[in-house]
Amino acid sequence: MRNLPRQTTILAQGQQQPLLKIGDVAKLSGIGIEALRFYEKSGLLDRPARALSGYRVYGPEALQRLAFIKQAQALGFSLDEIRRILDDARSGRSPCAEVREMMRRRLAEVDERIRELRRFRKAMTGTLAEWDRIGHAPGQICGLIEGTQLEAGAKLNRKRAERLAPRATGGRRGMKA
Amino acid sequence: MRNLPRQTTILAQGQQQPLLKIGDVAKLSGIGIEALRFYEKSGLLDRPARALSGYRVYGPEALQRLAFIKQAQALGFSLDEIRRILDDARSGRSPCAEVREMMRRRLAEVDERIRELRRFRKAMTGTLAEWDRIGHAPGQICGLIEGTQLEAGAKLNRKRAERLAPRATGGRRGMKA
DNA sequence: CTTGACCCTGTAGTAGACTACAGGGTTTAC
DNA sequence: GTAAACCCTGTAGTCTACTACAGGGTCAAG
Repeated sequence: MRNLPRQTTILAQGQQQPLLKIGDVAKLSGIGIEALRFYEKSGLLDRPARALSGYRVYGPEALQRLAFIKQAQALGFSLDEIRRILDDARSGRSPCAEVREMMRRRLAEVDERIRELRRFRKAMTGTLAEWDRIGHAPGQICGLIEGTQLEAGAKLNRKRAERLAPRATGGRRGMKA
Repeated sequence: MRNLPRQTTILAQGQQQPLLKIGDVAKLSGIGIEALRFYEKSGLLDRPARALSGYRVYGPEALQRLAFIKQAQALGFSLDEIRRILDDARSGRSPCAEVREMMRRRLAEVDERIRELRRFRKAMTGTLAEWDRIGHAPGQICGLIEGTQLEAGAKLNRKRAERLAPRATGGRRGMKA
């Protein structure tokens, strides 16, 4: 990836672990400094040791933790769920059973979501075909929309979709993955 | 539906249109008073006439407009897109071509989203099966998650999912549709 | 005439996962 | 020795589509 930084003034000397500053962790994990601090505040990341300067000093286990978080996120877990899993693990309980259960629920939700999108898709293609037939209808605003009759169940159900398509969150400024 | 209210102090008399107060519009359209004011602020609804009391006074065209908005929403358009459509219509241009184009894009997105969810589903079922095989692996936090290798493309793509699964928005207090 | 239903404006809060910025201090490379 | 690059805290903003509330005024019925 990139050579690790020279150590700076350290809190506890003697160990030979690679000690990382937040920017290093960001680069190595691909997560972004602000997000790391945010994770810490949210209880996803243990609060790290501090150098004399006040700088956060991370050991390699932080990278492991972050990998866990990213993996779990990719599996569809929310940060909140991940925090619960980590809390469980921290307090000795094995979260595995619960995780498995979450996963099953998540799967059912994905199935439902796919079904929903298929219904919606059908309504859309139907609508497009109809539009091609009627051409330019004499509606007030847009005859296309006004003249279209939705079949039952065509609406997207916005209530249950949350988890399965999280919002995009702006900033796409570089951040090597 | 329901008998319309007696008129109150009116701004312009003489017409025989049914003049509605915001609560009436809410009941008739099923949209909710606060949402109506929000639509007005957002430029989706023309700002209505006012009674001497300062109350909003709507004509029946407001209901038509709201029906349009609901219909367009059900077709998957965002309020922002709807506003653009309405602006087009207001300035004389027929938005139909553009609407048709939006619809096609939307359809392509839905297709992509379905594909994505199918991939994700596959990764999940694979993961669950794997978990059943390995039982309780000796991972640090949760062997299930840590030991799981995602296949390429298993991740949910959050960037493009926006439109297709808008967030739920709290309040589910009654509001007859 | 009072009570309660309705309406007004304006601001803040919601969810989720962050990002951005202000206003500082620290470290490092030249 | 100094400037750039990094780090700190804390707060606010992003996005969508609203909802909730405070602190008022207005109106209809009894």
